[in-house]
Amino acid sequence: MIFTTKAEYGVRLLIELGRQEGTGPVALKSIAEAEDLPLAYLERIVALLKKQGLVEATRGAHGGYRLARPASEITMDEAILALEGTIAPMDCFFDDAEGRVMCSHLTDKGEGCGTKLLWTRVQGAVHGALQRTTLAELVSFGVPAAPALIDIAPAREPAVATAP
Amino acid sequence: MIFTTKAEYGVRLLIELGRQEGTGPVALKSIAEAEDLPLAYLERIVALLKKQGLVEATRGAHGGYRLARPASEITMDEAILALEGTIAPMDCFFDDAEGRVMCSHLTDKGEGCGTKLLWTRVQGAVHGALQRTTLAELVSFGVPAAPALIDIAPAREPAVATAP
DNA sequence: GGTTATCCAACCGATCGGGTAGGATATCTC
DNA sequence: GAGATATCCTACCCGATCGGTTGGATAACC
Repeated sequence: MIFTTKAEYGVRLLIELGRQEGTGPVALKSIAEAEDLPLAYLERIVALLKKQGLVEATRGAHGGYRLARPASEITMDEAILALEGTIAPMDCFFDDAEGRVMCSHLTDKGEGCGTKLLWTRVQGAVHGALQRTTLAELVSFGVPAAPALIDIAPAREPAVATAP
Repeated sequence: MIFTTKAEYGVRLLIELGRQEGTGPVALKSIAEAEDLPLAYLERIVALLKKQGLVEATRGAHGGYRLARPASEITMDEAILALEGTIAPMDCFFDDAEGRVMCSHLTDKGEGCGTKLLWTRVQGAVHGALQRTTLAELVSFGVPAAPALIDIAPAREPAVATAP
């Protein structure tokens, strides 16, 4: 598994906030109930998003959380980074927050490890997929449709189940 | 971290076997020493590759392992699958070994989880990156160059650092 | 002042990653 | 046949992390 439930719950939370954009702050409790997630755990997760500046909080009665920016300006790249920390395919990787990457044991014996090429490609692919997906997209995706079989397509046609 | 050391060691092992393609079987011990990896652990890792049919073994003195197919016909897709098991971004995912994917709790309340779109894209990206990389590529990559800063580019130009 | 909410720290069980230990089996060489 | 050399195979171990829970402090509204 690539991501933990932190990412899953955190993104679900963001989607819920995005869905209620414009209305006042949304209490965690209501989200926890709506999505059937443990409240106490959600508290710790939303703290990660807040630290990263993706959501803002209002304390006290009638308080809650709201998106710090419009959903269309929040990329999953940022969200996952906040939730999971750096997304490196291997622990020897520092990511440059860009396509570029560094490997700690690169000069093991003068020769760079051949695996580096592989991990770099994978990381680039993941990074790209996350960067190309905005919260707004996910929010608008939360409609019935007839799923069970879905398609990737980041910028293609809606594409209803392509199953034969 | 996406992958564990199983993938790292396993791929390193495959690269080493690929490098010595044509010669007789290579003993694990020599690989363990060359790559500085724990032999006992490598044994368990190579067993995964053998079960998947990627390598073949010869037992007894002067025995060892060799690739079951030419390096150019082994994709990292298969290798990682053998080493890490299915590569799903989330535990609710069955992968179809294709772009298509199923989510176990898809009809939570009639609406598919919005996160599904995201995880599907990520999985597709990883899958694609792995599928596009062959062992032969990695083998031929194991040369000096002047790394520390490398680029993704599966089929683009060399592209030196594009930083402003 | 009570209720509602965000904050914050400590704790906890279970799983898993990353090994090790020890031996059984097969094959080559002498 | 006796070693030596390898692959095989099972069982154990330990530390870290995941996925929470408990309990409370603080802040804002009524």
